[in-house]
Amino acid sequence: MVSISLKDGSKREYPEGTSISQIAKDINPKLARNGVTVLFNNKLADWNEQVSNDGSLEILDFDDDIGKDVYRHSSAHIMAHAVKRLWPETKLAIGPAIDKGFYYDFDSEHVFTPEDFALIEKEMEKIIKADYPMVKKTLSRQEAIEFFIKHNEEYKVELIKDLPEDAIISVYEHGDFFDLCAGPHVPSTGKIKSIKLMSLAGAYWRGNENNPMLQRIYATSFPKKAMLDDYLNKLEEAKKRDHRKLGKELGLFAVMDEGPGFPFFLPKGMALRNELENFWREEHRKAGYQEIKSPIILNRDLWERSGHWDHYKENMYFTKIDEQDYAVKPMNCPGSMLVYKQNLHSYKEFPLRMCEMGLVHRHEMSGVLHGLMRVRAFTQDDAHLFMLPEQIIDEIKGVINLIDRFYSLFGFPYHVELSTKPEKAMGSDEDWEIATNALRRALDEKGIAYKINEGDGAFYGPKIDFHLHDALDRTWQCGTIQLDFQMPEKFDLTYIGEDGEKHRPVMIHRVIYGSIERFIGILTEHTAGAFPSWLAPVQVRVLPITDRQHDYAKQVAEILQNHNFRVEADYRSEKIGYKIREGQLQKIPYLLILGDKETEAQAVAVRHRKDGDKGSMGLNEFIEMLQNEVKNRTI
RNA sequence: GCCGAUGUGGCUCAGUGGCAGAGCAGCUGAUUCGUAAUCAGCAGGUCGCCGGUUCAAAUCCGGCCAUCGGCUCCA
Repeated sequence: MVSISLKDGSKREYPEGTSISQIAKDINPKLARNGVTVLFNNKLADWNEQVSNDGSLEILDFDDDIGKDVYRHSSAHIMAHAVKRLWPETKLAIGPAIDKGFYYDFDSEHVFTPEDFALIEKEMEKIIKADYPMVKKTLSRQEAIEFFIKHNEEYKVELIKDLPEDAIISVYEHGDFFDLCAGPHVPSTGKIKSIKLMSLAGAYWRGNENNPMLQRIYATSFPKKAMLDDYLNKLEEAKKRDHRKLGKELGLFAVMDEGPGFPFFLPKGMALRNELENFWREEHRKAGYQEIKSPIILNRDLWERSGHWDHYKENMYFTKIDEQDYAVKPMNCPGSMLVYKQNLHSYKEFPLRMCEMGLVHRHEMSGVLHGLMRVRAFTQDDAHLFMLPEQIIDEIKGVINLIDRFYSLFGFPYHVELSTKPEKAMGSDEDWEIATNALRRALDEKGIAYKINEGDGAFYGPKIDFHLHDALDRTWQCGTIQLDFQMPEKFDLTYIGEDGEKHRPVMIHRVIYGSIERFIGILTEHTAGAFPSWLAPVQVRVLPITDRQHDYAKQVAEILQNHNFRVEADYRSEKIGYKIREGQLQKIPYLLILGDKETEAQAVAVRHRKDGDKGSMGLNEFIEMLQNEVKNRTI
């Protein structure tokens, strides 16, 4: 007999060799039915596994993240099965579960199109209906290789060959389908209820652009139709928040064929952008920064000295002036170096914080451009901090605080990543080690959780990245802090220390917004275009009900204008409902409805975009309210 | 850059070889109205660009450009 302890602390005895699925059914038939997968001794286990020693058992359902992954992974097998039935010559690559579903990469003569989706889904439903048990088989390495060679699955063979020597190689089968897979899986295909194929994409085998490109089908699955519908609805809602769509609707910005990746900011977008920049300047003054502006085009010599010529050339734009080579800056740091070198510096000035709203141009590959999120010209809210080695930790912590101040004001959740030395890097391993440890220590001391990105640092130093989420939960790097021992060396930066001798300062590069453009993209999606009053391109729109109130409306608009509010007035001969509708669609925080009553009382009827009709109040009262809202930067 | 899809008026979209359409927006007129669309009329298009097939091309073919979804790459 073996003793099985359950999550609730109770224990049960079963004869040795009882399968996990039998035990699950015995414990609670309903739980077993809803169960997707099981943890035996906190490790994923197969339903058919026979228990031969004591242990703990936990049944996971779809609501559990691990359960969800197993469910989707099994769904991927079913999709691959359907595709193999329809196009038998298809070769299988990999098919993992992902955040909101799963995908499978195929190598097929047949080029998949969205029209195939219905066909594949129908075939998947047949497989589900047949309720094939999903059975695990263990093979030796040699058997596995021979098996997949025999079935012409070259990608699987490659995967097996890369598995560690001692790996247990298993194959999961259901019906006439088999796939190399560590598992586990749901007990049978019938467990999968609602499936939907989502999209097609090309994907390089093993993510390497030198490898063949496979065809990837993205799909998702849920245990209930209602859950799938809910998911699809949310997706539709999220698409309405797309900053590219809202940017057009709200007249914020435009990207035109004449300048792919070079966004135009329209008057409304500019109003928003200027407010963000004002706020930024205010905060940076308070945090002890001095602002500079360096030129956009600088001589080739500078870029050779900075290392960009060697390490960043593919991303740069070039031009010639009077027969001399110049480059359009892809980064602001070399310019800042030159500014630093304008003067002799004393340790007493440190930490010296120089900030710059710097417009940089980078040649990004055409396929990666994405609205304001990924462009070829963007403004970094950059800063370069020069300091003594012993000031590093505090300065990094200071920047982390500033970033948090910004992001929490906007209510953005974020996650942090630490990127280490890339292959193509300048400087010694020792320097990188010291720099990376400094960043790590600052994060640890702040108690911030972070993910490590090996080899993802800048060519001159390691970095801490702050990632924000867009409406579809894609993440975008915004803030970053980079420690740099290389540039001060390259540019021979010095300061005079207490001892009267020259020393090398340490430098930090950092951005908060990251790029104003990207940040506005994120902000637009996060607020669905309903920007807080302090940022709203139009804060108030005045709506006279009839021609009789036009004079009064003009007066009100003028007074608001004089109080520095961004105001519009709608004098068209439309019904008030129509004007309100348009104001709402433009997400204007406040609409002031002016009829005879308001004119009479020198008042305004206030309608808030979220709270609706707030009733009538005196104009001064309204002004005071909005002033407070703007001053406090209320969200 | 790679794979796939898409490109028709300012916007959203219909139009599968035979006269380029609709709704919204715009303009003009009427209407003067109290919290999410008043009515009528008018105007607006090299059908992404270049080439080819055809008596005839938005429509079929080729090339290019851009956009979208991914991959790779990045703020």
